[in-house]
Amino acid sequence: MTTTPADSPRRTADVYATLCPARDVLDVLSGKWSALVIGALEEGPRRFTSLQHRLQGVSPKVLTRTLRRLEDYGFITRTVIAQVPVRVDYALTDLGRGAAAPLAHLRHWVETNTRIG
Amino acid sequence: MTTTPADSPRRTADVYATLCPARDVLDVLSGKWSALVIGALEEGPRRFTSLQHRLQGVSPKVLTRTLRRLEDYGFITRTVIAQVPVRVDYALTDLGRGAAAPLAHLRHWVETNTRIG
DNA sequence: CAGTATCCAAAAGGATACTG
DNA sequence: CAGTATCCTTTTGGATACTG
Repeated sequence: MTTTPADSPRRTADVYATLCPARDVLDVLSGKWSALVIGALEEGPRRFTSLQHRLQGVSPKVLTRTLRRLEDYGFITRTVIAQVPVRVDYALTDLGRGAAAPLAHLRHWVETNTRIG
Repeated sequence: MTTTPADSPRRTADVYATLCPARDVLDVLSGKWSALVIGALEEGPRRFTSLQHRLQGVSPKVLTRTLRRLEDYGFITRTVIAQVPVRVDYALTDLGRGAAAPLAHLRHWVETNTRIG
C-alpha cells in the first residue's frame, strides 16, 4: 500500500491516514447533497433549476457550493450554452460516473433499510 | 426496488424527499468519521482507544459523539465490561454490517481512484 | 435562468485538560 | 481506560433578496 508500480498512474491511498488526500475526497462525497447530486446526474445532464427541484429543500447558495466543489474535484462538468437566457448543463465526468456506482449502492441500501413510519 | 413484499417489514424510502427519514440515515453515514468507524469494526469489536488509534487524528470528544450517534441509529453496540479498569467494546450490529458493505465499496473506490502526489 | 450577496444559526470539528 | 468538560474555530446549512 505504500509501494507504487512505476507504470501505474495511481497509488493506493489509506483513508485512515491523517493526511491522506483520499480523505478529502471521501469528505466531498459525504456532503449532505453531494451523493444526491451525483445520483441525479446518473440519468443524464441536468440544468441548475432542474437539480434544485430534484433535491427538495436545497437553497441556491448551497446547491451552487455543492456543484462547485464537485466540479473542482473532477466529478462533474459545468457547461455554459450561450443563449438567451443562458443555459447551464451539469453532467458527470468519467470519474463522477465511477463514484456514482458505489454511491448508488449506498443510497439504495439506505432506502431499503430505513424503517419508515 | 420499489416493490415491497407483503412479508417485509420495510417500505421503500426516497432520499430525495425533503422529509424522508432515510436522509437522516444518509447524513449519519456521511459524517467525517462514521464510515471509518464502521469500516474499522468490520474486522471485529474494538475498544475506544483502539478506535482512536485507528482513526488517526480524531479527538476523544468527536469520537464519542460519532459512536453515540451510530449507536442511536442502531449501527453499533456499546458493551461495558465491568472490570478494573473498565473495558468498553464497540461492535457492529446486523444493520451496521449491512451498511458496512456499501461503505466499504465507497472507501475502496475512493482509495483506488484518488490520485496521490 | 442561473446564479450572487448578505446575514444568520446550527452543527461539526478540534485542542487540551481533567476524572471515575 | 474511557471517556467529560471547556473553549474555540471552521464548516455547513439555510432564508431571502437581488441581478446579468
